[in-house]
Amino acid sequence: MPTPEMPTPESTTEAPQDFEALKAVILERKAQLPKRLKQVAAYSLDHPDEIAFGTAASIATSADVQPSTLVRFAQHFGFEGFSSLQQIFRARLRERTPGYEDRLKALRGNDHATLESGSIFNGFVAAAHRSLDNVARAIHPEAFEKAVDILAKADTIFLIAKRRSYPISSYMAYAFGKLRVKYQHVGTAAGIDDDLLAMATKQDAAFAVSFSPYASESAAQARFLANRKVPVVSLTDSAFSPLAESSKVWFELVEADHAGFRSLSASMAFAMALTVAIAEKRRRQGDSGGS
Amino acid sequence: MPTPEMPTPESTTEAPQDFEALKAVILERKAQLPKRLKQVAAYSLDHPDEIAFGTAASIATSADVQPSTLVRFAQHFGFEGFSSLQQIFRARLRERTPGYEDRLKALRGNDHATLESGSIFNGFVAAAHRSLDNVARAIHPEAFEKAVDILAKADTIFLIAKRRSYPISSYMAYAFGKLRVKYQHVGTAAGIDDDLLAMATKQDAAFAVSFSPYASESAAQARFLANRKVPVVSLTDSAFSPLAESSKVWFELVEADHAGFRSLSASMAFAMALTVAIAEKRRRQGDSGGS
DNA sequence: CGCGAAATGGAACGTTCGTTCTATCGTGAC
DNA sequence: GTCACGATAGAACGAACGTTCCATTTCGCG
Repeated sequence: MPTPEMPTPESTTEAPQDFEALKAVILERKAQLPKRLKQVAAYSLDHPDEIAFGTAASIATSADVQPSTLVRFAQHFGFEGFSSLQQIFRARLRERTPGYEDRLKALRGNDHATLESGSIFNGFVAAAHRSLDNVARAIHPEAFEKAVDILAKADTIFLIAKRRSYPISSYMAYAFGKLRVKYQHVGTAAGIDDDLLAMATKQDAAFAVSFSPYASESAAQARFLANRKVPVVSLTDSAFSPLAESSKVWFELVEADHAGFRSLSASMAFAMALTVAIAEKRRRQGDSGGS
Repeated sequence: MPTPEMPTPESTTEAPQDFEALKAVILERKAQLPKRLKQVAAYSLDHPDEIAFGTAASIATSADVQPSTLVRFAQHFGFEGFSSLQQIFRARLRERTPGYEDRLKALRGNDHATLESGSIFNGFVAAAHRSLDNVARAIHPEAFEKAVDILAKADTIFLIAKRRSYPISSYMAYAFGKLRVKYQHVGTAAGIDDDLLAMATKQDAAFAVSFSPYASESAAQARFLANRKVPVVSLTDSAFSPLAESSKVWFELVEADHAGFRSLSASMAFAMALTVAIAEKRRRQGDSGGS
């Protein structure tokens, strides 16, 4: 009889999958742990960063135990070895976003969780939340102030965006229209763009948006304006964006994605804030700059 | 006095000691970097977490370079090897986003004085969060399923949106293009819209978006299609929307606002989910609906 | 077109890693 | 006292690591 070498039916992993769960289990069983394992338990909760970055050998030295003890500790809690336990500690550092946990739990609890297309729906909502959580960190208030300054001073604001970025500029175009801020939307009808840009002067300014993979047209148009001393403000997702070098001020904003489709929420929120801040500054200066 | 231009006799190692300094140096010298090193430079700033946790081999694979290139990159910036550069990225994760909390508090403290546009910015991010928190409640999974059904079956999907809703449909147009879903964007150039709509048949379907104050054109176009037995799915913000009566399925979605400017994040997340769900359903049915 | 320098890819190297294995230790039962 | 058994320390091992080295390619310049 070919018996599978599996003495215990529970040898299938019941290991905690996130740090909070792991912490709970450790605290719960801490009292009944052998001496050395208790020592590791205390160390792991007191120095989680060390566990995340260190090697088994270095951690063992710090915690004053043998490396093999770390392995036994990990296996004691259902992990295959020390390395897989370490992943929990690393994941904790990656996704440290306050409030995010609660939102995700709320999402899991809703009706959409059951249906298949519902998980797509929840996925995009979660991605949007993540994007927004990051955006405040990514945007420096001083830079934002400066961008508002530049664009509020401009006579006409040129909006440059293609493809995936186009919805952002088209929102700004709509809002600028309502707010009576003079603008030119570049990239709507092909052919006349160059003529439009040729009319730009130092008194104007431009706002360009482009995310990887960058539309070469947008980069070229931004460069064209920069060469003509038209100040350019840009929104992109990497310091290596071709837009950056043409810009007086630029913002680096990485959207979270679901299934490879990047959110637009953070960019949109940014665009709205910029638009309104510009209009507000103009209103206060009593200079509408409009038609 | 440290002279900026140094012919690089490599006298003393002047490696940056923290992430911000490193980032600054990389950005400063990125233009003069060889191809592969520039590639690493971009990757390192775009995926700092990967650098922190990964191994030289795994990072090299992700960044599509050789491990040795990573070492050369590190040495190029004054580090002894890749490992010591990696320490910088790890230290960055250890420090809990220093300064950010303070900056936020400072912003909240100074409501009107110094950084007024900062509060505008925070306001829009908060509004977007609120919108997203509501959207899962507002959208019924069954209705979503049905909408996906209708639109996935369609030969051509007509996208109807004006003004404030236009960014939403223009994102969908972009995504449909990428996903090879046949669509017609209604409302781009005035005049030919009616001719476009006249070509719609029962085999097609439409997705209309309109929020209060409703664009009368959008409502009229939706009605026109409904009369011709073209199924219409719509996204709006009230049960009394003129779109509702023309629609087979409609969604009521109220965006939160800041200073009277409504967010678009919930609508965008909805649009993305709908778009991807449609494409996913088509893919599974092996029916692309035309190229 | 040809030359020299710089950059690159990839194999090879010595090191260090996490894990396993086993002899020894400590402890409670009888 | 000694037997049984889990816990422990530490050596041993294969795998994977970061680094180095060198042949080849690419680039800039006369």
